[in-house]
Amino acid sequence: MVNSRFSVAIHILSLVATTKDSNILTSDYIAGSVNTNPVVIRRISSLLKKAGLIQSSPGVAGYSLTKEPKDIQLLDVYRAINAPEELFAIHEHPNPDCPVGKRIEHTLEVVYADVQQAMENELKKKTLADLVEQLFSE
Amino acid sequence: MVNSRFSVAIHILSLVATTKDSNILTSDYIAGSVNTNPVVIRRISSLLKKAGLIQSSPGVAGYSLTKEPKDIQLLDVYRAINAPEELFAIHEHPNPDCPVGKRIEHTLEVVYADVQQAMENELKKKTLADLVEQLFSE
DNA sequence: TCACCTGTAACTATAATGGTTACAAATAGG
DNA sequence: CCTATTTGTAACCATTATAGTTACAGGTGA
Repeated sequence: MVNSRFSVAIHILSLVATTKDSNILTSDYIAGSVNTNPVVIRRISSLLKKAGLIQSSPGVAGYSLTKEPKDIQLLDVYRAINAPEELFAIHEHPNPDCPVGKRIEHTLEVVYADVQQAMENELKKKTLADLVEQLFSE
Repeated sequence: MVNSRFSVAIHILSLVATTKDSNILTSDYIAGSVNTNPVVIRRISSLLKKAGLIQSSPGVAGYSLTKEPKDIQLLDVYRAINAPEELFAIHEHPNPDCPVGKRIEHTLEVVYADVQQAMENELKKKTLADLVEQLFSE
């Protein structure tokens, strides 16, 4: 299972996208909404900042978006949090003297690439704007 | 990242599908190809058996398929190993007094359902027969 | 009878995860 | 110019998942 950091990242971005007064969005405030420790928020915000999705300055309260919500795909968020990690793990060092063992790694890589691509295509279709809309339409 | 049990399960099934003499396929032999401990193989085989994909009997060496490789979708294998687990974790107990916190869980569930569906559709397209063919065509 | 096998429980080492404390450095406001 | 507040990180801890391992009950067939 993919860890909950991705979910927290989306939560943070949703708050930033829907809060006009950006300087009330301290890590403490956000932590109150997510229900976790402020450091967890700052840690994840740091990843979002490195990926160019949000802005912030030490000593200055709050975070703000660098792009329009419609220009932030969930895949951008996923990549910001999960770097270039593979979705499926492959067991290491299968037996090279076995016909199956010799080629299973490569075969699985090829198969998993397709599956991961399908997942990422879906994440590409959804933007932060879509998500925020959904958030307030139910 | 999804654990490597799924990969090992596919490795096991590939061996079973491509080995005529099923009684040489002891957990010890399979462990030699996967490069792990026989108990790990028996543990995963037990899940495949519960899912109705393979057959075996205590005291009798070997495992065999219960269906044709073309009738085993990788999604069947995925489900056998990962039960009904969700692909993405959602942080627990967001603040119900916050407009975002109140609805984020449900919104994420809906979004993730689409993404997981996309992934599972891809796993549905691929059969053990496809995989075995790919295994020996490169 | 006996060597060999599956099935499973139980324990262990390792790693990932999320929470926490602590603190440096920057800032804004009085 | 101070001071309270904030971001950004390092460091540490508890919990959990994972994979490996030992051990053994119970079945099987030669």
